[in-house]
Amino acid sequence: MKFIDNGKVMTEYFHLDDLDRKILTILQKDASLGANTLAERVNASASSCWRRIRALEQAGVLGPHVRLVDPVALGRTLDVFCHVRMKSQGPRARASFQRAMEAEPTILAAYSVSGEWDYLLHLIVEDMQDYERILMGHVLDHESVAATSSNFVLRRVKHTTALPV
Amino acid sequence: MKFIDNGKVMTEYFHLDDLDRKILTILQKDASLGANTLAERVNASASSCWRRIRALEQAGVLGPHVRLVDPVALGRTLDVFCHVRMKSQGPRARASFQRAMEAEPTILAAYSVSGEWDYLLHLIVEDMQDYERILMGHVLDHESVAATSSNFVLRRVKHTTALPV
DNA sequence: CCATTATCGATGAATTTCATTCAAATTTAT
DNA sequence: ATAAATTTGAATGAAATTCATCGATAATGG
Repeated sequence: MKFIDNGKVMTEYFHLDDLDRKILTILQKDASLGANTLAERVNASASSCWRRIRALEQAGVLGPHVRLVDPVALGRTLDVFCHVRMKSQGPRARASFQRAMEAEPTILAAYSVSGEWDYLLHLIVEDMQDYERILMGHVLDHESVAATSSNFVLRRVKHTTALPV
Repeated sequence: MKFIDNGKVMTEYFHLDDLDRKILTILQKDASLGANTLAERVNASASSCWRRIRALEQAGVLGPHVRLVDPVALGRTLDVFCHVRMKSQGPRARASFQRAMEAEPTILAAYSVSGEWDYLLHLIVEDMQDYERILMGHVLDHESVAATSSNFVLRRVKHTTALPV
């Protein structure tokens, strides 16, 4: 939703009321609840909940339905953040690097960041040997990468997919 | 699943076969599919899929059902990584700091990390003013925090909750 | 090799969920 | 304050989900 005011593009975000917030708070933690259970938790009728959910989906606020997998149960016990500095920052180098990030499934997230490094990567790998393989084979090997610096997660203090609403 | 071998605790992870992997791959991206749709996508019967899902849940591999919310649709457009160094690393200081992280909902993740900083925080906030408020009020204000360094996300190159299986 | 065990796909019944309708209540605008 | 517009919640039927059961099939091991 956008409108122009004084030559500046203003963006008007979806207006959430109390019920929307309650619904989003719950669904971000547990989306297995049906409209009925949800309804009694938020003190509203099932049909109201259902309508709100649909409106939030159509507005693009409420996104995909996913299931989270426990990495530890699969033996992926090493959580790493890897800072990357590029040799060059031209559009071709960036695009090629970003494609390489996209292609490696152990790289869960990749951000272009401000500061002394160009990218920050988040990986969850099996062990150090696995990490070495990926770092050497998919990151350091890339033609535009100048240097990296890895920080290993000692403990996950907090980890949530739920945004404040 | 654990057993002892030569005095060392060995952990045996849940064995995933091809069907399990296909199911996990799909459900990590789209958990709204019913057992029937899922079944035809993985070339198995609905009852097989259903049984596999239940086994994966009981083994703790397949975790919660969540819905993702789009931060941009809510006006939360600033993504920040914040490195934190502590004055002291005693158990009381750590516990108190970790409780403070837990309590602030814009802090989506907090990791204790190796390297020159003690913690790495990931926040999604509305704007710089919002970030300043949280950084000053909830991080720098904490008695055990010595220093912080913030890196702002210029672009989310990749961002997924799906682990490789 | 054959016996044992585990897994498969199909079926079906009890239960839930989904998506709509409609009258009542609430909000908004004039 | 009143009329118009929107939102609400109970009810409803169709569709989907959950879960047990039953032969058939495939894998395992001695």
